[in-house]
Amino acid sequence: MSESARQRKRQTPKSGATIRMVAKEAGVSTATVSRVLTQSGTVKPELEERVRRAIEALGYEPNAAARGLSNGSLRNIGIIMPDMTNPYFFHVVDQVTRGASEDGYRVLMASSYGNPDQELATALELRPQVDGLILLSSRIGASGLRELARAKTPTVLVNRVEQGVDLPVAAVDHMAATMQLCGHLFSLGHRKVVYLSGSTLSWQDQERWKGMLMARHMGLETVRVESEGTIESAYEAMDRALGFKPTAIVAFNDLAAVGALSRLQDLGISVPDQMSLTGFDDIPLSRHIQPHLTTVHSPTRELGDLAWNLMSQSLAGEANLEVRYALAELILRDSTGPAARSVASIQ
Amino acid sequence: MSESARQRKRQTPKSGATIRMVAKEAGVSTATVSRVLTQSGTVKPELEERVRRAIEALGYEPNAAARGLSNGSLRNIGIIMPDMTNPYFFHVVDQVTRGASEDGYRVLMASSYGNPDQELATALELRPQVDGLILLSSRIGASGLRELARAKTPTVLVNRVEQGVDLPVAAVDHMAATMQLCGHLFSLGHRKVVYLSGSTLSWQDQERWKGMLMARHMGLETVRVESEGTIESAYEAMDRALGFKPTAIVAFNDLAAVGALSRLQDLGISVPDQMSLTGFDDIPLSRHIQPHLTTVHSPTRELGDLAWNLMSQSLAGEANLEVRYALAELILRDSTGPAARSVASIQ
DNA sequence: ATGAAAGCGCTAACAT
DNA sequence: ATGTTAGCGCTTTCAT
Repeated sequence: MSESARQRKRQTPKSGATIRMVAKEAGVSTATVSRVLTQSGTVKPELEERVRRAIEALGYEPNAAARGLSNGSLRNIGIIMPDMTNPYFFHVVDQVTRGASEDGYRVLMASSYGNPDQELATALELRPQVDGLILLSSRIGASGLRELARAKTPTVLVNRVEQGVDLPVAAVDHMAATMQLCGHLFSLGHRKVVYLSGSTLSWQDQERWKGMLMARHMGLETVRVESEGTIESAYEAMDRALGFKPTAIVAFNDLAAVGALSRLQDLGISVPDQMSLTGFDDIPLSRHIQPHLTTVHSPTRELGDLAWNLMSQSLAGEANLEVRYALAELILRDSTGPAARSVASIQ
Repeated sequence: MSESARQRKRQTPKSGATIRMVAKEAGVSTATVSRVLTQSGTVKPELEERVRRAIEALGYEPNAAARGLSNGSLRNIGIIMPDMTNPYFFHVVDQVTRGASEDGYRVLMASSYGNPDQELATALELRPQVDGLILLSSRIGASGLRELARAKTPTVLVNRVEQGVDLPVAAVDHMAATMQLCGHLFSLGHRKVVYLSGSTLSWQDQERWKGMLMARHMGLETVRVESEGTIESAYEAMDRALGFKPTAIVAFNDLAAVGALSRLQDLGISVPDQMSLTGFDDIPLSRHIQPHLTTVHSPTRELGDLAWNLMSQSLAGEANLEVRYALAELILRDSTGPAARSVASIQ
């Protein structure tokens, strides 16, 4: 918009002092200034002092781009997630960020807004800016993932295991955890449960649903009802779920369980007396709603740590195509109980 | 860690094809390649095609640092927030990110973990990497803020208004909203309410408490009980709050209200019959817990938009020291009701 | 211990 | 329309 900046040719926005100006001010060479900047040791205290004073006087600040160009790296890590408003992801991001900043990396964050194509495009666009890419619950197709794996930019997957994709992975074993959950319900006498799904595009959803299918072997009838893993979508899906006359609801995650509970309460169906309900993730909220939620603790801290460890290794050039699992844990609280007679369907 | 990378002098990590290699491959000059890269128009279609093929063949990817150095900008924006695990902030970040990416900026994210000193340090460290800085609920002291304002890097404050600091601000008028909340309670017959505080370092907390103090003028006795604005801390602070025998609790935010509610339920105190309770923020959850929470809708979308607009202007070199307010809105639901006889203190 | 100077990869002014 | 080339600001080798 502003036309007034056209006077100088080759304008340099945000131009400040350069290393050369500092050098001149301090009466030394640029090499010396660089040496004190990078703490490379050998600079006579007196010179160092002069340089520091010059830096102070000029308000000098190193230019990140120049430094990055010279060093061959900007020391940025990119994180892409499907949904920036889901607290679960942020606990992971938070942990990754701690690791990254300890190692001198900054974090560039982007959301794919749940769209696989956009996610791949974002990954490709981010790639030139970063030293490494971390994909949370990626929804990119297998071929896209393979494309990313082929490139030299280290890439780590969190909560997404894909056969034939050579990428290191940090994940929780959602399938096993879900089977545990089903075992718990079965032992309480439940024989018919509805799985209130997450997004079909989500790997977690696929894994958890696989767990539900496995549970059929133990004699549990499992029905899938589509939803999106949010409070609202679960609330809305509940009427369909009740149509199947289950005695228990296995919600995709805690948020969905909250939505389901909200609907049940509206209908006057008591949990766990008339209906058992489980979540997944163990977000702080889950132990503070009434009734306290039976759920699966999904360790975000560990997941973030694993992801960053994997990334460090990749950054260091060590090939590591392992899948590392963080351990999930069943948390029994008050939202599950003995199977009651099926409540009346509302449809 | 790896010692094996020391062989080449001046090693270039992640070295790939350069523009020069592409130029040679396509049989053109680097300028031509640059022209097709930057879509600067005038390149004969045939040449352009050759260049694109060369890019493809070599798997060329532009070097962000070099580009940034040449352009004088990396096109990054930094966002600093006190707590990466609070959903409220992320809704704002999400919105800012949308605006930024539309304008071709990427977002560098950092957390200060609630520590003012670290926040300033982070801001200073981030500054060289970014074109602009957005501070969410900054806890940096006034002098630190002034220091940031003096520098050439555009800086925008969200939810923090500080006299004598020349920085553009996007905020919600928390004080006014809190007074409205108090008016609502007063009209229901409440005369003594406890404010379950947030962190003292938070501007929002100060503003809301000011609102509580103002409410005294209408005859409402208001007491402050310290807490941290989290589910857990509010849960723990409730016993102290009840010691004051209030008829209503004004929690710092919805999360705190959930914690307060959880404790009240444990004690068998019914909301709103025996105790009224309010939140702040209107996170999705607030309408799905039992009872549905009376709260203040704090418009994160608008806040994010305002912040990005302010940033765009600053980036364009337009001086704008305005404070822009997003409108908060009182949401009456089921957690507030007529004042009952004060419940028995539990201490 | 310090300085001179050669790049790092890209953009854009200038020349053709 | 295309090529040549001079930087952008920093790091590091090499020479002293």
